[in-house]
Amino acid sequence: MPGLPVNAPYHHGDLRAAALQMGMERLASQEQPDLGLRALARDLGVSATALYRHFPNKDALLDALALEGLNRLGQHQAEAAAQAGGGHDGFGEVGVTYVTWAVENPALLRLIYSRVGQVDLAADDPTAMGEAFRQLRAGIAAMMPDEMSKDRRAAAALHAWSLVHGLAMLILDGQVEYDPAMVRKVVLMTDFSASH
Amino acid sequence: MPGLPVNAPYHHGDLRAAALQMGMERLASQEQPDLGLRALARDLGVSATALYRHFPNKDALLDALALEGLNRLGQHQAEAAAQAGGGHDGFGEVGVTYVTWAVENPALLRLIYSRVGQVDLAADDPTAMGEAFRQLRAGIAAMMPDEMSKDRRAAAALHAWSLVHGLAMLILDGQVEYDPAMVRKVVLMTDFSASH
DNA sequence: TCGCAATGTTTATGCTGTTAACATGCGTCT
DNA sequence: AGACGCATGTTAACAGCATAAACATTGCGA
Repeated sequence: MPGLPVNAPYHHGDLRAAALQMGMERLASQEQPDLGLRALARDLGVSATALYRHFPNKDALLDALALEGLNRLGQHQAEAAAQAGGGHDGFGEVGVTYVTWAVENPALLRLIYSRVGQVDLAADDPTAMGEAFRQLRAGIAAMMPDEMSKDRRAAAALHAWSLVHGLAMLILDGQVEYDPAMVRKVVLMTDFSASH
Repeated sequence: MPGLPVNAPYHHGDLRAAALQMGMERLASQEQPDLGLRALARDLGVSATALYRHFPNKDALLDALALEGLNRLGQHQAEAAAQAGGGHDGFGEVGVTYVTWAVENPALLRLIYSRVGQVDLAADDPTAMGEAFRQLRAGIAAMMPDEMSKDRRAAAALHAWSLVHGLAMLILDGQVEYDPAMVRKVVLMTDFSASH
C-alpha cells in the first residue's frame, strides 16, 4: 500500500490529472466544449477507453470537473467578499462578482448546476459536492446584515442568490445581453433594510 | 394547392402533431423525459426514421416543443396577470406564478431555456421563437409601475425576471427545496418604489 | 528478482442521430 | 376514369457515442 501520493504517475504520468486539466481548459475556452471521452482521450494521445482506469464512467469525470469548478467559484466568492470588506455594500459587490464570474465561465457554471442536482447523495463521498455547495450557501447567508431575524436572513439570502443566479442564467442563455452597468444596477437594486 | 388545413392526414394521420403531442406529454409527466427519435417513433408505432419527413432533424423537433412550451408559459403568465388585476400587487402574483409554473413543468421550462438561446436567428421563421420570448419580456416590462422612468422600468423588469427565474432554476436543480410560503416571501420582498 | 496489481490497448456491443434507396398510397390533373 | 407525382413511411447502412471484456505492458513492493 503506497503512502500519501494517491495520484502517483504510472505509464502516462498521471492521466487522471491530465484529463481533468484538459477538461478544465476546454470549459474555460469554449462555450460548448466537447467533453466526450473519445475526444478527450484522442487529444491526450491515449486510447479511447484509457480513462476508465481513472473514472468509473463519464458522469464521474464530469462530476470531478464540476467539483473543481465549484471550488473555484467558492474561492472566487470568498476573495470578492474579503475585498469588499463585508457589510451591506460589500455584499452587493459579491453579487456583482457572481454574475461576472458566470459570464467569464459560462460552460463551467452550467456544468456545476447541471451536475450538482443529480448527485447520488448516498455515494461514497457524501461531503464532496454537497459540502462545497453548502459552504457557498453558508457564505451567502453569513453576509447578510446582522440586525435581521434568522427567518428574514434566510429569505434575504435566497433572494440574493436567486437574483444573481437568474440574471447570470438569462445572460448565459442569450436572453439578456451582458452589460456591466446594467448588471450592477439590477443587482444593487434590492434594499434589504426595507420592511416586510 | 389545398385550402387551409395545412396538416392534412396522410398515411398515419398527422404524424407530426402526434409526435409533438407525445413529446409534450412526456415533458409534462417526467422530469427527464426520453425525447430520442427512436423512442418516440417506437411508441408512436412508426419506423425510426419516419419523423424525418416532418422535422429536418432532432433539434427542429425540440425547437417545436420548446416553442409550444413557450406559448403555454406566455399564456399562463397573461392569465395570471389578468387575474391579479395589474398594479404592484398583481405584478408580484405574476412572479409567484412564474415560479409555480416552473415547478410544475420542470422539463418544459428547462427545454425552453436550453433551446431559445441557440436558435439560428437567420432561420426561415425569425418570428417564431424570438417573438414569443419578446412578448414575454414586453409583458413583464409593461407590468411595471407607471410612475417609473423608462430606464428604471427596464432595470426593474430585468430584476424581476432574474429573481423569479433564478429562484425557479435553483429549485429545479435541487439546490433549494420547494416551499410555497418561502417562494412567496422571497418574490414579494423587493420594494420597487424604493430609491436609487 | 519475482510477481502482482495498476495502467493502457484492442476488440466488441448496443445505443444514438442521420442519410440514401426503396416502397406505398393519396391527391390532382388530364 | 386513369395515370402520374409527390408526400409519406420503411429498410438498410454509416459514423459516432459510452461502455464492457479480454488482453498486453510496466512499474512498484515484497
